[in-house]
Amino acid sequence: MLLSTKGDYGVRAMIDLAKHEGEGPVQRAEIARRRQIPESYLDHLLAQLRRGGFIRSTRGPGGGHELARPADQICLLDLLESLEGSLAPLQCVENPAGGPEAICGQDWVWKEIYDDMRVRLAAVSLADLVEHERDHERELVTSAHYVI
Amino acid sequence: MLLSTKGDYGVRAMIDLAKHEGEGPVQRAEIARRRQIPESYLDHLLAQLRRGGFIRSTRGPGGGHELARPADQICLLDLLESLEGSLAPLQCVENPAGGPEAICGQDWVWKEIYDDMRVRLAAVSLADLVEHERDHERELVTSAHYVI
DNA sequence: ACAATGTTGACCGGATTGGTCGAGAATAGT
DNA sequence: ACTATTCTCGACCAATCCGGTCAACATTGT
Ligand code: FES
Ligand code: FES
Repeated sequence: MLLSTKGDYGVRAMIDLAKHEGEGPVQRAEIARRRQIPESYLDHLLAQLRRGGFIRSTRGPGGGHELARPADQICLLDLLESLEGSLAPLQCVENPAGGPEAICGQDWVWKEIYDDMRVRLAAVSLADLVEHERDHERELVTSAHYVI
Repeated sequence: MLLSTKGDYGVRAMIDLAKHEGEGPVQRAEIARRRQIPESYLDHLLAQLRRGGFIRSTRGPGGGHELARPADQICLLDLLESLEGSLAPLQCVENPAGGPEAICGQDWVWKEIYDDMRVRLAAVSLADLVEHERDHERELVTSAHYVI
């Protein structure tokens, strides 16, 4: 399992914020309910996202959280690396692993996979994810409509 | 970190065995020394590889471990999945995650990445890894030879 | 018989995961 | 000034996983 719930929950929360972009701050409780995340755990994720510069938060009545940048300027790669730390499948893919390289010769395979993965993740923005989700919802609705 | 040391060590050990294919059984102690794996830990990995049908082991003096199939018929995917369990980057990429899908819409991205990864891993055999290692060694030797 | 070697399972300390809880700080409304 | 609302921060916790050790035992060659 490359991603922990941190990454998964974090992205869920961001998608939720992106979906309500421009409607003012969204509250922790709302996000937690809609995306099925324990509210007190969500705290930590929001804190991390805030430190990462992805969201802005405002306190007091009517407060909440909102995207710090437009959804199409936030890519999945930045988001996940901020939440999870490095996504490298192995240690040595990032640290060139000083010692003699003859010990374990599989690094090149993983380097290729890793590079490809990062390119793909960098190409997906939060806006794309929202789009996909909306498509999926529409699909569900229409298929339900025409059944029978 | 998608792979733990189990996968890394396990592949190291297999490469070592592949490199000495046809020379009779290779001992635990030798593998451990050459590939820098704690000997008593290596035990567990060899047991797992044996259960997975990748190696045969013989006891007694002159005993040791050897490949159960030719090195070009063992692919990295089988090996790693046997050692590490599923390599899925997220839970829901394998279990279709019964519930309402609107909760977290990033699965399609990871599904793509995962499929691609598995194809790549399936295309690499143990023999390829040995080849790569030999190339690398030759390269080191010649570059050292022509320096200064 | 004995030495070499593999086989198995119990055990262990430390790190990480996935949270909970509570005290406090900022802000809007009255 | 007071209160209700909401975020903020850090302490704490239980469970699991990771990497590894160790001791007891089984098998085989000489
Ligand atoms: S040490 Fe880098 S792949 Fe094994
Ligand atoms: S639950 Fe599947 S990607 Fe989040």
